[in-house]
Amino acid sequence: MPHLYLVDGSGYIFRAYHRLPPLTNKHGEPVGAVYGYTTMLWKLVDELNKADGPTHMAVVLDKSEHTFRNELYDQYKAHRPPAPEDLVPQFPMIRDATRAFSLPCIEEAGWEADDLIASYTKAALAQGWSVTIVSSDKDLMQLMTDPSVDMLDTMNNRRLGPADTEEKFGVLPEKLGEVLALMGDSVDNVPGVKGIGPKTAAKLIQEFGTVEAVLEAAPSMKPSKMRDNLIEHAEMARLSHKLVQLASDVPLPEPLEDFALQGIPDAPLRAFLEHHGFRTLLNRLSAVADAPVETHETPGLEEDPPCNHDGYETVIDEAALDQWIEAARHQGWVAIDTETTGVDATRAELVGVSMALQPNKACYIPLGHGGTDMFAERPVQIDRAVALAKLKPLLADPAVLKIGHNLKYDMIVLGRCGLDVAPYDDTIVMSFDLDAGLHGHGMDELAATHLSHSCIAYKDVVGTGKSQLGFGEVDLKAATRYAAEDADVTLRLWRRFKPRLAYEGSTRVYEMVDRPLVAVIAGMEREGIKVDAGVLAKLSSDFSHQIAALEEEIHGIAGFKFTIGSPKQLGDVLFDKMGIKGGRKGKSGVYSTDVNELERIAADKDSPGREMVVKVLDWRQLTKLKSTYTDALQAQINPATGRVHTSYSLTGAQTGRLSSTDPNLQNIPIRTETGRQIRDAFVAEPGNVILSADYSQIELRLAAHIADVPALREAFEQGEDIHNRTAMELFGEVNRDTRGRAKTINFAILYGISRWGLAGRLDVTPDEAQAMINRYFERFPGINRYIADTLNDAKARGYTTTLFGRKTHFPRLKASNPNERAGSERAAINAPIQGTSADIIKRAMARMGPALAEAGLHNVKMLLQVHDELVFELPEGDVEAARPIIQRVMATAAEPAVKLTVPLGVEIGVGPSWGAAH
DNA sequence: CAATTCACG
DNA sequence: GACGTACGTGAATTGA
Repeated sequence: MPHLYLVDGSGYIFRAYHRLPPLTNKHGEPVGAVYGYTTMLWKLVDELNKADGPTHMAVVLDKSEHTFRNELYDQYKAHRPPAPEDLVPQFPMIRDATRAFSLPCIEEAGWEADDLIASYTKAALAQGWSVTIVSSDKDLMQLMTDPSVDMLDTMNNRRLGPADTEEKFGVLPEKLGEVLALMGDSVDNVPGVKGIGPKTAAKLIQEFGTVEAVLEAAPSMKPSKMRDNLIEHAEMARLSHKLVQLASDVPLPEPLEDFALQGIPDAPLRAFLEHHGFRTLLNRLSAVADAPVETHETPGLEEDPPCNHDGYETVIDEAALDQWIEAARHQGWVAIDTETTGVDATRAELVGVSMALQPNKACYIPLGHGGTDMFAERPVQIDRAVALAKLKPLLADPAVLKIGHNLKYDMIVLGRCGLDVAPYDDTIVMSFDLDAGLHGHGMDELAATHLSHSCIAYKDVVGTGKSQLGFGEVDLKAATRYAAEDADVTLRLWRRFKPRLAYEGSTRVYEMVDRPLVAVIAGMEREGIKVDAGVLAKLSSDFSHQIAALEEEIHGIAGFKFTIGSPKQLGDVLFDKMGIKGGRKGKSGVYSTDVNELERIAADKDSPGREMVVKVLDWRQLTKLKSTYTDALQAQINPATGRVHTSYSLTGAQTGRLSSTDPNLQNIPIRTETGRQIRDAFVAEPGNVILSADYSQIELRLAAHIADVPALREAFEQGEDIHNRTAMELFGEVNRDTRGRAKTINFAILYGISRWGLAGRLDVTPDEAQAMINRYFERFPGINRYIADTLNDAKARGYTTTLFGRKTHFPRLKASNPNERAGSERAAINAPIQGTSADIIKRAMARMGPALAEAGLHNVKMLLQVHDELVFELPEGDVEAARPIIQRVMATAAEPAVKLTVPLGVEIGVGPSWGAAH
């Protein structure tokens, strides 16, 4: 029976455009999307040779913007920005590409490609054909109601069936339209029902069957926000239902029979590929002459073969390991990955190592499978100590580059086994330096984005829940497929990123700031910081008593018990039961009870709630300190080291800052006396002390330099108090009030000011706030110029840069939603300053170890980084020698790459604990 | 899992 | 004229 392939061309054009770099051909025409689209068609050619491959094929495109859906709903697809200007000229080229493959191209005014696909599918089924829809569009999944229809997602090399619909949306294709109608679609601006997303929509449809039935049942549901939304937005749901429905009776522009595949003639395809200089594809077309073709393609874009999981080798004898090691030495680079028993690198045990040398040339070396129980059945593997001894010189070989994805983790695990890793590249950091702000940097996401490959899911290897296995319990075949794939994918990513770094101007920040930091951070995490559990336990117990007493008093005032920790219940008590005025409800209908609100009540001498609110504020502080710090930190102490080992993310903050998790040691309390006591639990070993060094006002100093503000620069040069100086400039006199206001305004400037935001903070009217902003701009010329230039640049290029060339992308700067856009604008104003500060302290960190070592100070350990502060532990006797070195390294960290016009101030404190060092 | 709150720079 | 109103984070809790 004939098999019809219908290609959703329009869907692919956009996806290809967004995932490929902006390539141009030798004629200077943008061709990124065309290239992606062409390779997609190429992949389909492989299908021709399959037993149940296509006998008929056509590409379907959108023709016009206006369809019957716009008649139904004038907002349909209304939020779509116009196509990017370098994509527009590619639309006609995509038709050329289709013709080059001698494929029919179907488009019809007034109909979307989806409708044409639905109609052709119906017609083909009526004749008993089978149909494959080449797309990953969720709307088209509705068509898989017939067993003769399936989908092929060439971007991810996946075949999709009804089961995928069920997995993704909780219902079979028959009911998909109902679910889509309820959840809506922000991309097409299908409204759906407010507050209902895929999960809720699936649940409702599973229960009631149809949108209509759900809407009918709504009034009898138990009261909830969802019920209200269903009733309120019933019409929108009905409308959405019509919008997502595919029209399957469109008159067919060409008869099905005309789609019969005739083979693909060589000549037109060759001409097309030559015109654009798609050399890789041209080479594949014929093994004959490959005349050099000039292109501006990013180098390294050649398509890799798909991952062949069954081709990976499990290395279980020494001779094989020797061969891999020798091959890596000979080649000069190798991608590596470690498998372990857990996610915490400072506790997990090594289970195996994988290596990749070329795409599909990868292996897995099991080292700890079957556990350590000597009586248990263990699969055959190389003796762990022997294998590590063989790997050690390779990992330390200065002539062999080790490539990892989040190599910091592997460095810690391997370091605990006595193995150093150098030199190295890290693809997670490369991705961050190239694409911060555009997407995440996890391997699975990058593989999908850059390699059109979906990685084996870790969960599929080890299972989930109670039956989840440790990686060491996974059988070697499955372990090899998973582990070697990770190394393979890492290698493939590296081959793409390495040339991009240079091509896109990010080599500097990668080499001078981020890459050297990986090993430094690994060392800090492994070191950890000593925490005195006794101090924390004492605080926990003190807090418990105070919390219990406050609880009783608060319930006493209310006259009944309630959950103080529930903002909902607290709001009801304060604003409804006690009748306090001025409660503000947020969009979820709950009164806000945050600290601003409670302090407002506390400040009102006539409010009946003052007494309670003051106690609630105390209660809040104490419960926060207890649960987040004094209790949690005790549990985080590693029993093996007696220390707490945080994990820093190098890619967590868009601006280039680090972030800290498990536990977060960058938000240990300091602002209140009660909270500050927690810092006393961070202590030095006997004979040692804690030294804390922090940059003073680094962001304001950088703003003075970057925006070139003479008055601010002078103030810093003279060592003046910067907030006093600002107060003088703005208000003509310095007192506590004006200094406080000046400080607020200084920070507001760094964050991208709005008159309303400033008005709220200073408790003045927006007009008064605007007057202060105007005066600030007047007194500090340069600031408004900086803001305008930064925004112009960011809008034109899509990203901001720091003094060290770090890019942060802001795709939402072009959002049609004004709030979203304004938020991105403020972030873009802040990013160069916050990011430069991050660059500088990172450089200081990378230089700190060598500088101290040069002075013979080998026992000074850098333990923590808190954005503008570094915390060290060192022998008491080394303090006087270390102090000037730390001071100098931090103060000169920008040099020589960047010469600042303001000095960087560094303040140092020393004491037996972190608390005492401040 | 979302919303709220709050700890830090 | 409405919207929400300072940038960047991570963690705990409640409640659906």
